[in-house]
Amino acid sequence: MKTLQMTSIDRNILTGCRFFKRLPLSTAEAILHGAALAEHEKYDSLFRQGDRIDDVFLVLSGLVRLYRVGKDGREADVGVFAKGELFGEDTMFLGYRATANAEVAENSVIARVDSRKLRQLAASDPDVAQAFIEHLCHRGKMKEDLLAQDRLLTAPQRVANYLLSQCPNGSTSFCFRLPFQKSVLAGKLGLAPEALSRAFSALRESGVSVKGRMIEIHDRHALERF
Amino acid sequence: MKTLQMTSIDRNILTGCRFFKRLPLSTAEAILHGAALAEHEKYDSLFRQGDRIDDVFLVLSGLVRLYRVGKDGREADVGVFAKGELFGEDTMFLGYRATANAEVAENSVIARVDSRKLRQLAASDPDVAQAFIEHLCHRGKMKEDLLAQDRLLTAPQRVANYLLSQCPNGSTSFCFRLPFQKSVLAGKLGLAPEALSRAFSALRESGVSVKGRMIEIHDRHALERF
DNA sequence: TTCGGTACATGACCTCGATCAATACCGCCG
DNA sequence: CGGCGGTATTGATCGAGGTCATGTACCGAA
Repeated sequence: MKTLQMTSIDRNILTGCRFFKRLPLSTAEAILHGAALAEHEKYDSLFRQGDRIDDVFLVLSGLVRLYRVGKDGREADVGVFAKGELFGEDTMFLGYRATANAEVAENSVIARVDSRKLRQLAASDPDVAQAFIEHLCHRGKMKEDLLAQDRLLTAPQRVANYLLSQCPNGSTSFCFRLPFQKSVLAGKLGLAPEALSRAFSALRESGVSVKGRMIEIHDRHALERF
Repeated sequence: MKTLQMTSIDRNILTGCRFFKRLPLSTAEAILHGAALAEHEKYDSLFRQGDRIDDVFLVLSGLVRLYRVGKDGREADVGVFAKGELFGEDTMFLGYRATANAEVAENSVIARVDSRKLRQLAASDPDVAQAFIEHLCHRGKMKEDLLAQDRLLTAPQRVANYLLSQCPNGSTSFCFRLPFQKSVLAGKLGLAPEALSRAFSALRESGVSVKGRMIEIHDRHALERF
């Protein structure tokens, strides 16, 4: 881990992301002022379940995995965060204790903002409060989606879903590159890596080709039917 | 469905529940003023996924089940709300569209508050905004718990967990009455009713007796080990 | 009391996905 | 080029839990 100076590029990434976009630029700057930047490498641990956390985290590049572990040692991802996303925000209203472990899933640059400061801002500036509320509602919906997906969908259906979520809407046939390792995708979808592999093979006959990280979808409607 | 007048008892239930408790009484009254009260019976539908919703819902008595349905028609619960709980609040920041179906799971009295009014209050009164944020964080944690439970725990473990969550802490042996039908509990835990039955039998040898809705736990430590 | 309906329990079966082990693939460095 | 380490695939096996069918206990109504 190495600390860095924040560049104007970093600022642009942050002020362009969903949470900040609805705030006046000056407010965003105020929040970001004093943020600490650090470089982390794969498998670094940012915090563990139960740790005291006094910061909110922002991903500038790379990927972070949030997960819990069962008594038997198995891990279950409860969130995966990429560039421009924010995590650790629940803890600032839950006694500043982490509800999960955070691990860097590929070399990343991560900013942290003092959560007390942010909380004070939310209390004094209605815009910030509003942005927070919308952010949390959005999060809530995503978690609901995840839960429903877990309870209703088979492995190939989850994968089909994910692929469709990456599809620029309108196009019936498209091609893209997975933004991370397949093992990470597997975790995100609540599957073992092997199950993900098999799901991809099952989708082959519905017009999905996989070569390394490159994915080609020939007929999005076939996927929707799945 | 039958509309009712709000009694002072109702007011007490509401102002005593978690969301309102951190607000000054006058603020709570302001929110509740103009709320519509109605009686619903089992299996009534309050709204369906995709419906436009202009209210936030409060359970005064009874039980409401929030669920999604898959293409195959199977249902998956994403939330179960009892007396004093609030639901439908995400939608007011998500284009006023419901993300799930709501069904009354046993005869209930339910209040609805105009969500625009509530939203305005949140924008103008920092206390309300704060209460909302805390509420949403709490919700977020609960959903995270659910997801992790789904991914890490077997059926008997989930049931053991639930029983422990009902246990007055400190006591090693206790007894209580299920607050709803077993089929509802099954849905809440993401299980088929049969699986819940089997889980209870499996727990019998760890000192859990079940007679109708009455549950007796003889040794909470045995459950924790499970 | 008997009837009928509803919740719940139990058994038999089968599907899905986890797990373990072996192999194939790919980038990397000598 | 060949060997190596991490990643992905494939096969075989197994167990958890869903589904369906049947049986039982319970409760209210007649």
